[in-house]
Amino acid sequence: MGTADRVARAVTPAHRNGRPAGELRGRDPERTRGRILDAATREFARYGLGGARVDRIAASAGANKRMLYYYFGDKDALFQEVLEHAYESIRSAEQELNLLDVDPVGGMARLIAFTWHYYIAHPEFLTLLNSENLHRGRHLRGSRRIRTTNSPLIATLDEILARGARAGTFRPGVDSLQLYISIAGLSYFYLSNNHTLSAVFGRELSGAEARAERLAHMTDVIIGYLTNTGPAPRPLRSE
Amino acid sequence: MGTADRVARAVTPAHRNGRPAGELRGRDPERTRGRILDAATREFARYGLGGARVDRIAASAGANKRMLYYYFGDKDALFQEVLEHAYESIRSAEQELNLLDVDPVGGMARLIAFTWHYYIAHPEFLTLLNSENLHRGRHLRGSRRIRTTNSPLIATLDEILARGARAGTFRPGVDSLQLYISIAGLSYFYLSNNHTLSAVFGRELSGAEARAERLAHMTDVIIGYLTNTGPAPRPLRSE
DNA sequence: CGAACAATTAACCAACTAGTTAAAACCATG
DNA sequence: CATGGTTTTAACTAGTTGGTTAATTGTTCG
Repeated sequence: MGTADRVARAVTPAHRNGRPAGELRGRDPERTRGRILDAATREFARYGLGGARVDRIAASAGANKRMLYYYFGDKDALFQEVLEHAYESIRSAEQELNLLDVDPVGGMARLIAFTWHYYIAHPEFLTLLNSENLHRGRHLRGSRRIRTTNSPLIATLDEILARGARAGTFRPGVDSLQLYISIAGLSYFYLSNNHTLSAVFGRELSGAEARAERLAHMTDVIIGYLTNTGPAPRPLRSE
Repeated sequence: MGTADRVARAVTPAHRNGRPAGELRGRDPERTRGRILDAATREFARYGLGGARVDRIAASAGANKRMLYYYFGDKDALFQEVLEHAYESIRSAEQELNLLDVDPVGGMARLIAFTWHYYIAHPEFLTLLNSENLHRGRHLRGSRRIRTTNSPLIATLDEILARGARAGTFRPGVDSLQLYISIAGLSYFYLSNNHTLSAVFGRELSGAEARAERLAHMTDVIIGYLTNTGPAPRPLRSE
């Protein structure tokens, strides 16, 4: 494979002006590039980075394989762009949550439900992250696009926690990043490991009813934890 | 690849009696098989099913590649055995937890800590499960060894929850499987997605201190949820 | 129009991959 | 020590893989 050039050539042709809207005959580099990125997303999500095949991506995109290298450099660089794009999508969706418009409990419930439904609507996000972690974050570490997309969600979460604590409904001293990881993990694990879980425990987990139950449970866990303002039942943090 | 024969030949040679303990020169089918299984576990855990290379497994096991096919059939069957073995290992470790020897809160904390430390000590378990889920549980579904290994942990968890509810320390009506998935998910997501999380949020998550923090947080979440016996703060299960 | 450049194509390739063949080495037993 | 099954080896193969070459087609603009 090799890290290779990673040229990518910053293609955003200046001639995007005078193109007739309906007329999509002939060449259209932007569309070609987009179709390859979409096809690559599907392929990487389904087979992982190691199992993905560039020939299949090209065929699925309806493009010549050479175009993949022309626009993206190599397989790894293509995967990196797919990843970056996936992150930008979820960040963009998070923007529209407006969690501070409602009370702390409501905001928290909304965040949980959003995370849950986003993962369901974008299963590729889960498997792409799994692939990237299998490769030890190699592609993300070399990406500046990711660092700049740094989630403002943590700051919002901080504010919700502060408001809730001030009002006395939430316990104080909660680490917002830990909480975010917990909220994400509750959804992520259930959905990402759906197959092994239902195989091992012999219970249907992907039906609408099971999913509604799961969302209710996760919400109970997080809200129940946050609103438990009494003293810890016992400090056995040993073991 | 193909599902192929899956012969495997049930090898447990009858001549394991008169072998001199120190003398391990020459042939030893049981050891060869074991070394291949170990090497395969490492390889699959590191590269995933798609990225794993049978030549590398054979080399790492110090065995001829042919032996891999001789003992296991093909790559998929080998992966299946690796998976089954991984499950049996964790089930076996769970057996020794004796969660019913302590009070409900202590038992719950012990389960959380066990899960956490087991995942840390056996990172291959996480990545193997990820691989299997990427392949939609294909290997587990065709395994009878897994179904018979069905975890008695859920039953134990049920008992702990019942005791806690009876004593008034735990809230009633908690689904033990949901809770187990939550406990596992809180650890799993943090550890499995360690690389992407720390890349995105720019925070060290794999150091000893960070890990201690995480365990404390997860314990707080679960115990805090269970011991919150008051009424739900608001029934906004809509959205 | 026609030169310069961008986008696209078909054919190609060397390395690699899972899996196989067939023979050889080993080992317990009679 | 011969026999017959088990374990191991080296060499091989057919198909696949990521990536490349070099020529061609379309597009822009002077």
